[in-house]
Amino acid sequence: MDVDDIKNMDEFASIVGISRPTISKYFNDADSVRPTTRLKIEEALKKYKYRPNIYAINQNRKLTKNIGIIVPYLADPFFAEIARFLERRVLDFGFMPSLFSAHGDTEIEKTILDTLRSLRPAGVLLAPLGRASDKRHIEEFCRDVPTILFDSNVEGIGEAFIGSDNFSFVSQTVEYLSRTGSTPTFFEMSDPANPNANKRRNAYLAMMKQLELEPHMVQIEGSGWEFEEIGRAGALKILKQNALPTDTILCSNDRLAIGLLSACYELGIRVGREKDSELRVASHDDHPYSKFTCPSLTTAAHDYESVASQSVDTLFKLIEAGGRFNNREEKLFAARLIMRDSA
Amino acid sequence: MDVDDIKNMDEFASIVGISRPTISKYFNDADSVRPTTRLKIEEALKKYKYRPNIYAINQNRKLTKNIGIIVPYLADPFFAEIARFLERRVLDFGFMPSLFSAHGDTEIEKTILDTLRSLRPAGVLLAPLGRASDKRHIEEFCRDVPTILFDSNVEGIGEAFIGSDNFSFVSQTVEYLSRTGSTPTFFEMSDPANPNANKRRNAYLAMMKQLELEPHMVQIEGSGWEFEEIGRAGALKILKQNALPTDTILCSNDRLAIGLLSACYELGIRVGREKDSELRVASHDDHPYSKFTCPSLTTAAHDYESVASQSVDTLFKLIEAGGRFNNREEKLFAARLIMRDSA
DNA sequence: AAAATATTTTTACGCGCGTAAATTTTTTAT
DNA sequence: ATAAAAAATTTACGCGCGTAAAAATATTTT
Repeated sequence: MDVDDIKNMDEFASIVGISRPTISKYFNDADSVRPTTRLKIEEALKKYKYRPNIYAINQNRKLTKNIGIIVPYLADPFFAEIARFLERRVLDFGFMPSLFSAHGDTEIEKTILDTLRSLRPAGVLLAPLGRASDKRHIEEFCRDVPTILFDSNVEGIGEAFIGSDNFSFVSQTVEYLSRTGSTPTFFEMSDPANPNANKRRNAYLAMMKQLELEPHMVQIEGSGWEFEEIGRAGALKILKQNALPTDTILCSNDRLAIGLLSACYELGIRVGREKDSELRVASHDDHPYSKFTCPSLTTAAHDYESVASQSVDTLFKLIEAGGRFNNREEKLFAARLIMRDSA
Repeated sequence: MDVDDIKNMDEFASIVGISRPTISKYFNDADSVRPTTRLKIEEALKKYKYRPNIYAINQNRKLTKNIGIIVPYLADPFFAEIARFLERRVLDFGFMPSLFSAHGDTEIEKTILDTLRSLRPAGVLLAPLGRASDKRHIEEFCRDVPTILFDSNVEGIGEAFIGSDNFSFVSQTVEYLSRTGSTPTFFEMSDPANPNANKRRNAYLAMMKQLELEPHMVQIEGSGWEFEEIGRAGALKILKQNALPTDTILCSNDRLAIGLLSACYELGIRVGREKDSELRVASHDDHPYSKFTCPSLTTAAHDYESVASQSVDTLFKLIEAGGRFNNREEKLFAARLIMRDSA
């Protein structure tokens, strides 16, 4: 008899010599059957390699074992990294992660939500596009599917939000920069799509006030998700017209900083904390590439591991609670200052 | 009556006033029903938002409308970028892409294949890990599922391979570098996991022979997928001991080059094609970040769009052909030299 | 208008598994 | 050993849809 020719659970059951309902029980929870039965099943499993049909399983379950993960832009290594942690943790819980990227596009984000809804996932981890998101659409989705927001918050939407404490990020960089040199000028996009950007701006202003320093902002043009290019173009413009108020720049995020540093290099501006440097640059995120910029980038690091773990753990708590929390939780993780050569 | 309360196709059919088999036909191919019927269905669809249950659909189809996409390492923006193109094109065909990353891990790659098999996809686009792949496992998978390999080839496995022509990449960079300056030294990992790396090494040697130049190789230690870090560490070591045979470096890939350039910067080595430069650096891939290195990286670019389109088109040709080609096709795309400041 | 063709309807079965209820068997406690 | 509890089995139904065959209806052609 062919070892891989088992069509369904009935056949497998009769081969093992155990009833189908018991086999079914085993696949739903291996510990719910007697150890001896479990052993028999697992022995047969090694021999015959039978797996239940996913589609038939999910048709008869109100809740599947799928967990949706949606990020706004997967080509950003920051999100690729977060997604990696999330996937692993979801698998640890015995669930099946499905990863989607909105590719920075509102319509794609909506399509993903619709697709995901029809997948009837047990829960969803959503990092929304931010301002570009269709809030009503997301809200409606959240009514049907237990959803945790992460990375970027949309007030009141989703049962919880797990992210980074932007004030912690900015306060540390501002404090460090102002203590060790001239006042930092905040460098950002004039019209950022991401809510974290706004929070960082506010944090900068608040922190400067607290330190009794005069805030300076440089706001550059640009839209979309090609932050490096935007940062580079904006920096070239500003630097060429010598419009920098101070000789210390604090970028809203690392991707802008990567672009800015490439502009500095091109213009021959020496960046760093050496005596002969003309400019200091720091930033936020600890982007996977920030270690390899020239010079390497001083930045405030996310706690990737904690954000990911907490997100997944909270989601499963939510699922166990039946999909609703009494209060919308918000958990923010502090940043860790990473001192490198740029400031 | 509640607008979103349609449980199944039967209910929807009776609401529209059309029989269920016709509705079913419509969802399988909207053009297979009379235009007037189609209109009626689509009007009702707008009003009631009914969608067929995916699991029930797929249970009764030998072939689903899923297309699996597997990349070896999604945190590498090169793969994120390719995946983006692939996803879009799969959607254009009316199929549902499912993206997976092996995260550089053999076991994960195997697990993904097993998972994918049980998803009964219409086809799979696979960029294997390379040497770390379990070839037997992949081969077995390919027997059951129509699979196209892309980016990195495994001889004889999969019904076709779509990738880049490594000789085209290396010949262009070598020709350019040797014509405009000193002989290029090839910089690579001593024991690369990716088959493209080996092909590039051979292409370098072949090309040097053709040009009647003496080849020079620098092979650095390291394993895994953190190429930037490996490139950086290797470069620091080589540069510190002044072990470079020539003052022109050709990196096997951009990620190594990113690491190497950061090492050069740290050591104060001026890279570029200016008169006062000490070193020229070029590479291959046109990695999304190669535009932002310091200096910007001269490299040979993949035709992302073509590789992606061709991969997906070939897959659907394969699916239509019933999952088997008579001859294993191999299609390679030429590179485009991107001249930037590093060489 | 009649015939030929295309489309839809009716009827009916099957897919593979979840799951509930009642019964039987096995294990654990007394 | 007997009673009580736990686990497994038997039986049976349902999930939502694909799909085949035959009959009915609509559309196009002559």
